[in-house]
Order: sequence, then structure tokens, then C-alpha cells
Amino acid sequence: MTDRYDPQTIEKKWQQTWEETGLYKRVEDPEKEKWYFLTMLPYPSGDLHTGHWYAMSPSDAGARFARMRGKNVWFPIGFDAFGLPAENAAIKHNIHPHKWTMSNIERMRGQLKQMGAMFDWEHEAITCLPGYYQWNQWFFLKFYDMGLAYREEAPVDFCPTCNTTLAREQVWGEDRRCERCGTPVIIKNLTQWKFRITKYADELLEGLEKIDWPERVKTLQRNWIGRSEGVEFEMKIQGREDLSFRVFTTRPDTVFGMSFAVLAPEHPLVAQITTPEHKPEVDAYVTEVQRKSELVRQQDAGEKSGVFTGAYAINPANGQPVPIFIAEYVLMSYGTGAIMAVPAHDQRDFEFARKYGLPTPIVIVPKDVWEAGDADAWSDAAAAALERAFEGKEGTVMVNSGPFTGLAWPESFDKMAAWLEEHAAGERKVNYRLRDWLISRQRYWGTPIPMIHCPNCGVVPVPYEDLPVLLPEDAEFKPTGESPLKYHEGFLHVQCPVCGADAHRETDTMDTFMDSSWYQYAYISPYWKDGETLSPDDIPWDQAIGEYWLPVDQYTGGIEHATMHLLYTRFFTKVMRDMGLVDFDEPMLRLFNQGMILGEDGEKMSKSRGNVVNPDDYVSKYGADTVRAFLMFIGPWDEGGPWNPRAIDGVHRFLHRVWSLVLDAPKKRTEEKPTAQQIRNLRRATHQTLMKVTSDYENFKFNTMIAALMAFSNTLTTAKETAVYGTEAWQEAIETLLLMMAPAMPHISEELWARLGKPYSIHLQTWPLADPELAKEEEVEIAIQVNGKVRDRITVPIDIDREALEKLALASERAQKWIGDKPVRKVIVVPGRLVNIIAK
RNA sequence: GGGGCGGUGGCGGAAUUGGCAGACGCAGCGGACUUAAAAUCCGCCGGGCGCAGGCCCUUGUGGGUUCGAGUCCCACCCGCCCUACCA
Repeated sequence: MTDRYDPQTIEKKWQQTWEETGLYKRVEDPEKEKWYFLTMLPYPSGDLHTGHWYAMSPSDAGARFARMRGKNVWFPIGFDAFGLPAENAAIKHNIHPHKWTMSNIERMRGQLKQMGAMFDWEHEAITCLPGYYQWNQWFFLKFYDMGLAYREEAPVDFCPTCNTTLAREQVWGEDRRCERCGTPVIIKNLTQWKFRITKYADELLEGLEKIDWPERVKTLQRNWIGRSEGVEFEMKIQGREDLSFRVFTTRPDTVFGMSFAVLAPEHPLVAQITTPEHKPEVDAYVTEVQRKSELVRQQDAGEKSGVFTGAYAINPANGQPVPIFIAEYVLMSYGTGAIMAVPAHDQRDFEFARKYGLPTPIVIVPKDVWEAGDADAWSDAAAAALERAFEGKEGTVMVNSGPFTGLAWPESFDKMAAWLEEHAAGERKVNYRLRDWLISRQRYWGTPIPMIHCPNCGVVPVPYEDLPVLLPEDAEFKPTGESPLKYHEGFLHVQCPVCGADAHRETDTMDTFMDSSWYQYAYISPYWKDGETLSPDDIPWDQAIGEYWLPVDQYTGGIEHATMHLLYTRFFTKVMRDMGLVDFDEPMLRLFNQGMILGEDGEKMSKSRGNVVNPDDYVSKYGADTVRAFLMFIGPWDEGGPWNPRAIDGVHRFLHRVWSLVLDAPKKRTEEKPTAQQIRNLRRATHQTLMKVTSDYENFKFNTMIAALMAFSNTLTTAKETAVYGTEAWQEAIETLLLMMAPAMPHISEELWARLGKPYSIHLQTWPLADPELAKEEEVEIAIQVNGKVRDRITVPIDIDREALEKLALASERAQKWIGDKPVRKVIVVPGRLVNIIAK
């Protein structure tokens, strides 16, 4: 009897050895295929939680597998260290955000090391250090120089709890809550810094075709970008030759169905066109809408409201005047802030028309209705009887549309668009739902925006050579949550770099998504040029090393960043390409989204539910290998699933069994010699498992990979008590088992490898090659069906021909019993699977 | 309202993509070892009928295609996620 499996001892020992021997040291080896494997960097909240383990330990297995397959793998790590929790801790516990963050990192680094991952700690990056964030500022200035950073006053989302503005991507849910704290956001009119991400909207859309990302993420991004093609054209105001407004529509084919027009309440024309008798009503409505948006914005989406301005616009298609309304449902921020309303073919317009008694003329019908020639279907009576808008496009035909009547989609769109271009100052236009990225935050714990406000020169950028603009350490945190930068005299006062006048610094800091937008580049040379003078011609990392490793080959992380981080980093890379820093278009070639690990109750882990699982408890009880393997075994990695405190015992038992399988002598000694058949069977099991496990690792199907290893070790446990024990085939089986376990369970496999007297380290071994010939079965069991029901099973040689198989099947006594005297009409033979005899 | 994902034993989940449903594990039951328990090992383990050979039913529900459907098509029910006056 050897000693028992004791994970605590061996895990610690090997982690130390790996570190001492530099096993995961990054090397730029031009002979090997490089593989930049990246997992999303953690926020240093204080403790590594189960979600981190669930995201990172399978990633590590994937990275280790790639390495054993001969790739030169780099698997870096860092900390997303700016952000609000640090500042909240400062206010609450009177501890400086820097101190709080760094001690959390210290703690989490230790926990991460317990995971036994192949992280390259030599290139760790912490985003809150000046050596890191000076480059955020450098990028900001470059963006400013390129016209991609600008300042604008506009209504923006503001979280009253976090006391800061938010990007649109950070406002979540139908009730529009803050992504961080869940407080409903309010709208404020503020002057804020933005990045012109919309300039890249088309490219962000097209680039999705080129990358191997989950369809789900691509769809989310496509919808978020929200490209829509349409026509913008001019509407003249009746009796006011000097005034007009423009509308955007995706349905120019419905223009004859316009029965009114709507301006957003904030539309600049409202004041000018409103007639005196309607002014009180219009003013009241405008103030009401404004006030409403300053309060908590409720979802009063359903009920349409609006008021008549007293003015009329001319429908350019037919010269008819239509009343102009203002209504909340038309947004100033999309399109032109004005629409043509076609109630018969747009549900929102329809609801408005019914409420205010406006006509709903039908101008589009399905093709078959048109071909039936039943004009009653688009009569006034039919229009009056409509219950909802008909919004179909494909297979529709224009009716009641003057000379255009009878045109079918998509010709109807094209002809009307061309006509509007010619007669109504129209132009084909593409609109996007995507808005520019609001980057200003009214917080302390972030990268200072490197701008200066001068009474003479206006807004002036900090010169590159003056970077970084350091966050002052002696900040005073107010319980009101206001940024200490606003009151920090030393930080605030500065001389204008242009005219030398007394000026003051921008006190807003950057959105922390700025940090993670380029961290995969920062890892190459963390804190590059820290303490040196920067210039616009710099490259933010060691270019030679970057050329070797970039771009990221495999990225893993949660799907919650689909329209935030994952969109921003793609945008950043495209800008960096335009800056000449990189020569590719997409930052991450492959992406895998793991699912979410849930509490025992199947719900999201949360303190309030009390279902939080602390991984440290399990690591100290079972060891990291068990926790890793259990998380992989739980189910498909992209689906996540509930933690099961008892199922982990099963995985732990498996590791104990492997331990004893490899090290303990068989229970009974046999003197017999193994038969050739026994050897073949053993080798078959080995190579079959190897094929299965290899393809499972390749596809991140860790759950079935572990299952296959368990099945294999069960087979070996049985085989051990036979004469094959100790043979070459047995050695091959055991070694292959350990090699297959190595990426997922790195410690126990290393320990057993060493105890077998094999050279250090198992993680430097190449992945064994499966021999499909050895894996091949000699015999298969074939199901014999009569009329689709299994009635017998026979075992036949694998390479039996169809005729022979058919003959054997028909000869089956049990099958014959079911066939009886019914004539056999057909026999379907599926080699290696079944024979189906149809007798009726 | 729109979009996406999913529904398989008591539970987590398998199923070469149209070919023997339930791999692997958990829980449960029975047995061995033990004074006893834990640990470990062996056996059984979707439901129903039968002494048994065996038979029938079963992948949310209903229909369809097919020799054959968990898998494909249509309709519906349920759950989760995202999104929402985007013209």
C-alpha cells in the first residue's frame, strides 16, 4: 500500500516547482506556432469567487492542451483595477482606493496561484497604475487628434447612486437600470466626452463575418449596432415657404399612406411652426415630457400621447397637406427627430392614429390580394376597419399610390426612393441605433481625462510629453459621493499649455472600459515606458514582441460583455490599425463564452440569496484538481449550471481511484500470460479514449472529456486484475491516461508522472497520437429491427458486407418470429448500426 | 411587442448529427468488509405488465415527413436570457 492521495501537499509542491523552473515563461519561438490564449481579466473585488474558477480553470485546460499539442502558448493575466467599488470602500471604510485595490490584488493573486493555472505572472498588468493608465491618456489624445474624441452637450444617462454618467451600453433592462448598482438611471443634460464609435459602425458590422465568434454574440452586436437602410427626404410646411424639416423612413414605398407627421417634442422647429391657438397646449406638453425625463423614466411605452401643432406639412408624393403633431414616441436622438406617419403600415403610428381619430389609408397589400384584384381590400371602409398595422415587406404590392400603384417589393422601395431623391431633396441613408461611446465619468478612481480648460484658449489637450496626468493620492472622499478631484486644489490648477494663463484641469475620469479595450496589447509589455517621456509617435508596447504574439488567437469570457467590452475592444483595434499600430482588423480571432455557474438552488449566486459557494472551502477540502475537474464535469461549459456539493465527491473519488490505479499493486496476482486478444482490447480502449478526449479538448467539451476519462479508468481498474497488468500495453494505457488528465488536472498528473519515474514535466510532453487502426472495433453489435422495432441483436465482424449482414438478419429466429408469414418488402442495412426489415 | 436559447430518469447531463435513448456522475436500493459506523469494493437502478422467455409505453403537447425522429418541418404550451416607441 502506498500513501494516499493528498492534494494539499502535492499541489503546493508542484506550484512551487513550476514557478521555480519557469515552466510557463513566455518565449518568442519563431519555430513554433504561437497561440495567444486570453481569458477576461478579473476585477479585484477582494476574493476569487466560483465564477472566476468557472471561467478560468477550463480556459487553463484549453491553454495547456494547446501547449501539449505543440503550440507556443501564452496565457497572461492581470487585474481590471479601476472602478467604483474601490471608491465606495474609501467612502465607507475610510481606506484609500489604491490601498484597497492593491491589497485585494495581493489576496486574489494568491488564490489564483492555488488554481494551478499556467498564467504568465511576469507580464501581469494592473490597470490602475500610472504606467498603465498613462497609455489610456495617450490613446485619448491620439483619438482627440484624429477627431474621434469630442465634447458635446446632450441628454445623457446618469446614475444617482454611482453619481456619474454612464454609456448607453451600461444602462440595462426595460426599466433602464445602472449596470453596476441596479439603480434606475435618470436623464441629465451634460457636456461630456465621447468617442466616435459610430464612425466605425459599418466596419464593426462587416468585421463580424471574419471572426470565429459565437453566433449569439454576433447577433447581439448586430442588433446593438442596428443598421437600417432607408431614405431621408424633405417635408415642406404649408404656407411657410421658408420652413421645412426632414424625415427618415425605411419604408418609402408607404409614403402615399402618410396621414400625419410627427416631430420630437425637442425638435427645433416646434416653436416656429406652432400656431398661436395651439401654443399653450404644445408648451405644456413639451414641459411635461421634459420634466418626465428628468424624473425616473418610467416605461410608459404602451400608451401613445401627443398634441397637434396647428401646422400642416406637404406630402411630397401627392401634394396633400397632413397635420403635424409632436409626440413623445418620436425621439430626437434617432434619425432626424421627425417622421412621416403611415398608420396603416406602422403599428406605433397606427396606435396614435386610432387614439386621435386620424385616417389610416391602406397603401400596401399582400401580393395575392393585389392579384385577386379585390379593390374592396384597400378601400376606405377596409382602412377604417383595420385592427392593426400591416407591416409586411416581402411579397407586397403598392396600392392607392397614384402612378406607383402595382409596384412590388423591393422594386417599390427603389422606385419610390429614386423619386424622392429627385423631387423631395431625398437621399438614401443608413441610420444606426449605435450611439457614440460616452466616456466621461464623474468619479475619482479612474484615468484622468488629459484635458485643460483655459479661459482664453478653451479646451486644450495636455501635451503628450506632460503625461501622465497623475491621480492625486491625497484625495478626500466625501460621503456625498462627489468626485474629490473637483475640490483638489493641487490637481485642479494648472497653467494653459498654449497661453500660460491660469487654467483648470478636466475633473472627469474615463470609463473603466477604456482600460479593458486594449489590455491584451498592454500585456505584451506592461507599464511600457513607465517614467519616460511620451510622444505622439510612440507605440504602447514592445513592437517586436507584439508582432510575434498579436492578435489574440483564443479569447474566453462571459457573454455579459457582448455589447460593451467586446464591442469597445473591436472599435479600439480598428482605430489602432488606422493609427498604424497594428496591421489587422480584429483583436480576437476566436471567442468562447462560458455559461454561468449557479448556486445549489439553480439561481444566480448572490449574498442576499445566501447561495454563494466559496471555492476556497472546497479547494482546502478536496484540492484544486478536484474543483477544476468538477467544474468541467458539471455540464457543457457554455451552458453553465448549478453547483452540486455532492457531485463533487464523485469527481474526487475518481481522482482517488486513479491514484490507486497507478500506484497500488493488483489485489490478486495472476501467473497467466495475457492473450493477444486481451492486449488488443486494452490498446483499443486506450486509443478510442484518446481520440474522444482529443476532440473534446479541441472543442472545449470538457464534460464529456472527463466522462471519457472516468470510463477509461473504470476499464483499467477491471483490466488491472487480469494478465495485462504490467505489460507494455498497460504502461501505454497508464501513461496515456495521465497525459490526457494533465491539462485539466495538472497537479495529480504531474505527481503520478513523477512517481512513474518519467522526466519532468508532464506539461512539457507532447500530446500522444491516437492510432485509428488500434481504435477500430473488430466486432460490432447490430440491432435487428422488424418494422422499426428492435427484435434481436447480433454480433458481427466490423467489416462484414451488406449482403452477408442482411442474410444474417433475415436468418434471425426472433426476427423471423415477428416477420411471420408477412412478405418482406424491403430491408434497410446500415453497416455498423442496424438492419431494418420491413414486412407487411 | 421583437430577437435568441432551451424543455431527455429522482437530479446534473450523454446520444457518431436521421439509426439500439438514458454514456459518465450524483442520489437511492441490495450485498461484502467491520463489534459498529465512515471509507472502500461488488450488484441493481426510466415507467408499467409478467413466475419467466418477453411485451407495451417513454425525450414538454399535438400533428407531419421518413423504413426509422430526442434530432428535420408545422402549430401550441412552459422556462430562461437579451432587447424595446430606432421610424
